[in-house]
Parts: sequence; C-alpha cells; structure tokens
Amino acid sequence: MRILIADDHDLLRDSLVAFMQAEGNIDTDTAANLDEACALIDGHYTYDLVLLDYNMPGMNGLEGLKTAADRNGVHRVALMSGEASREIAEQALEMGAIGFIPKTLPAKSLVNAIKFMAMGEKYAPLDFMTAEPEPNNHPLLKTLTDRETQVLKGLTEGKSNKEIARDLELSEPTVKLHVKTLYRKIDVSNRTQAAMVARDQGVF
Amino acid sequence: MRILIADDHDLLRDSLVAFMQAEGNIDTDTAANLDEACALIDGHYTYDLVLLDYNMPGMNGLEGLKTAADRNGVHRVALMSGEASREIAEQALEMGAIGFIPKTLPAKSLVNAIKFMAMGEKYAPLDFMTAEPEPNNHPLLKTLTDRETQVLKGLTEGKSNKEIARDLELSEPTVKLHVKTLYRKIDVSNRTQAAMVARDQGVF
DNA sequence: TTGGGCCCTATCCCATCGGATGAGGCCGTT
DNA sequence: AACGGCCTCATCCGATGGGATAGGGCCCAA
Repeated sequence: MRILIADDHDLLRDSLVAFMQAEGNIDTDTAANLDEACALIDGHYTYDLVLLDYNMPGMNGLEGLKTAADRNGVHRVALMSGEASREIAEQALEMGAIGFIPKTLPAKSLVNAIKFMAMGEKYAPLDFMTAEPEPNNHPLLKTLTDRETQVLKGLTEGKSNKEIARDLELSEPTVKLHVKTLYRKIDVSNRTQAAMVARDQGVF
Repeated sequence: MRILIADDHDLLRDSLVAFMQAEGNIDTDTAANLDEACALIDGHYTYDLVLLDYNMPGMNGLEGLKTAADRNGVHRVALMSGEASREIAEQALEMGAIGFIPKTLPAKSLVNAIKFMAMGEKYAPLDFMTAEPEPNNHPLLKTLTDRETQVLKGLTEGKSNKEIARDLELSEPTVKLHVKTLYRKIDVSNRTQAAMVARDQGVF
C-alpha cells in the first residue's frame, strides 16, 4: 500500500509519516505543495491514496483538488484541513474526494482514517459532518440581534438590500435599517467592510 | 522550564509535546482552545512560554493573543500559525508577542524556536519575515492587469471608488472603469462580491 | 503603419446605498 | 401601566455605485 501526503507543515508531515511507517506495510511519499504532489503522482508510482492539505501552496481552495483528481492513475484523493468548515468538506466530497480529515483528529483516528481510505472506503468524521451549523457563539454576533445577523450574512454573500429583503421576506427599508444599525455596532461604514469583518472573524 | 502549547490539532500538539520531552528538562502542558489555555494560565503553574495557535477556537484573530497576554503571571506569549501572513506576524509582534512560528518550519527548528523563546529571546524566522510581499502568482490575478489588481485590493479594504482614486492618484472615472472590467473578469456583479472572492481565494 | 492591449479621462444615466426621521406593533420587565 | 428593546414600514435626501459611451495616449507586435 502506498500513499502520498501533501502538506506544507513539516512537522505534521513527518509525524504522519512516522505513524504510517509504524503501521508497517505502508509506503509513504510526501510533498510540500501541490506542484510537488502532482509531479509525484505523474511519476512511476501509483498511489492508493493521495492526501491533500486544503491550505497548501497551489491549492487555491478546491481547485487544487480537481487538478490532482483529474490526473491519470489517481484513484482516490482525500482532503485534509485544519480549519475548514463543514461546507468545504461537503463540497470536497461532492467533487469526488474520497474523504475529508480535520487535523483536529487525534493521531490514532487520523491514521486509521488514512488506512481506511487507502483501502477504498469513504471517510468523514461523523461528529464533524453532522455538527449543527454551529450555534455560532461568536462574540461579534453577541452584540447583533437575530435580524441583524441574518442581514449581515446576506451582506457577506454580496447581496443587495433588495435581495436580502426578498430572501428574508421583509421590505427594503427594514433591511436598510438593520444594515445601518449593524454598521454602527461593528464600526464600519459600508457593506463591503461589514462583509470583510464578518469574514475575517470567521463568523459564518 | 515549563511551557504551554495551545492548538486544536491533536496530532501537532502531541508531536510537539513528544519533541519537547525528548529535549528533557521541559515540562509541557497543552490546551485545545483559548479557554482551556487561559484556565491553565490562571492555574498554579507559571509558564516560561505560552504558545498560541492563531487558528484555534476562541482566538478570533489577534484578540485571543491580547486576552492571554493580559493575564497575571504571563511573561511571554508567542503565536503559531500554519497559514498566517507576514502582516499578521508583524501585528502579533507589535502587540507584544515574543515570537511568531509558522508551522511550516521543520520540526527541529520549531523545537529550537520554542526553547529560544522560553528563555526570553524574541524569535521570528528571518526568511519568513523578510519575504517580499510575494509576487503573488495567484491565478486570479493572472487575468487582471496591474491597475485592476490595485483596485481590487482597494475593494477588499472596503474603500469607496473615490478613496481608491485618491490612493492611486487617479480620477474617479478611471477607477470605476477598472472596477467594472474586473467585475467581468472575475464574474461578479458588485464590489462586495469582488472583495469576498479575492478574500476567499486568499489573494491579498 | 496599423492594429490591439492597457492605461487614463470625461459625461450621462439610473439604481442602489447610507443616513435621518417618523411611526406603529409586539413582548417582556419594571 | 409604562418603558425599552426589537422588529416593521414609509418617505426623503444626497452620495455612491454600476454601466454605457466616447475620447486620447502609450507601447509593443504583426
């Protein structure tokens, strides 16, 4: 069994390799970015599993997943990430990834998941995938009312007031009011800044 | 010597602990999020170094750094991150962090850096800090001209066309032109969407 | 030299946004 | 009962944004 681990974190990569070797019977190659990974994939080995980090040079979100998955001789590609959300995991699986691994997993589960996928099984940690869209305890949202939060979400999606109004079944003036008040609360002066703040804080 | 490592990645945490123990003479506590870390800090141990992951639950950007640094008995706090940019590193150091560690460091350097900081020295990897604001090979920017790229940067900062024009020493109509054309190129219909796309792709 | 790409500027138009003001309804606490 | 918080809607205003159109300049390649 041969797997390829692509991640730009030296420590994580080496730790994983050590663990996999301890399992015996598993050959592990590594790459520090997508290009290196692709070069190895195009090489003379066939991998039972290609494990890609979501946040590594060359990935550009889920584009890199497609890039790697479209190569000859690639059977199974899995995504690995430290911070990615359920949505990204779901998108990856929809795009044909055989699995998704949050780096927050304990080492043992991590190794098991990799072996599991290398054998052709789909894998995604149940508790992670079934997690509620999170109650969102974010401090920034603490200061916002329900409506304001909904409106802010609309802003982060680049919607106009009119669109937000339609989606929430409100009148436009009402939306504008919420917009204005939430500007004051998070201390910004236009919708783009509001959206960026929300994104920066990882609210949604 | 006693240090506290706070990171939500089980594997990374355990690996680091193993490495530190192998060094001997270093007691290492761990936490999986900021709250746990703060609880330990408030406990009966005094840490020579508190190492915080930038992307862990409770951090909310650099807020968490302040939260931890403001506690009693905290001498030295360092930030650790897998993907953070130079700017964040610089901000952290400005805020009083004793160091910044990219997780992309080889294990050996990582351990040395931690020991270094625990002894009271400031640390930041030279090649990382002095790296150019990166030529930015991002594919999205490949399709944009220089001016469009500059304008897009302005958009991600939530600026108005007028502000962008002033900053770039252009007239407002010119900025509007660039804005319009870059909308077409990245297939969005307003500035907020453009800003979000740029942010999602990690362009700036 | 004749394009074409990129850059700059200008004007005009309408839609949208940001903000202020006023008003009413609902609900829970005081 | 009175108040405050939250939600709703309306009208009006000036500023900004999105888009079209039209012009000119520069430079490089065909």
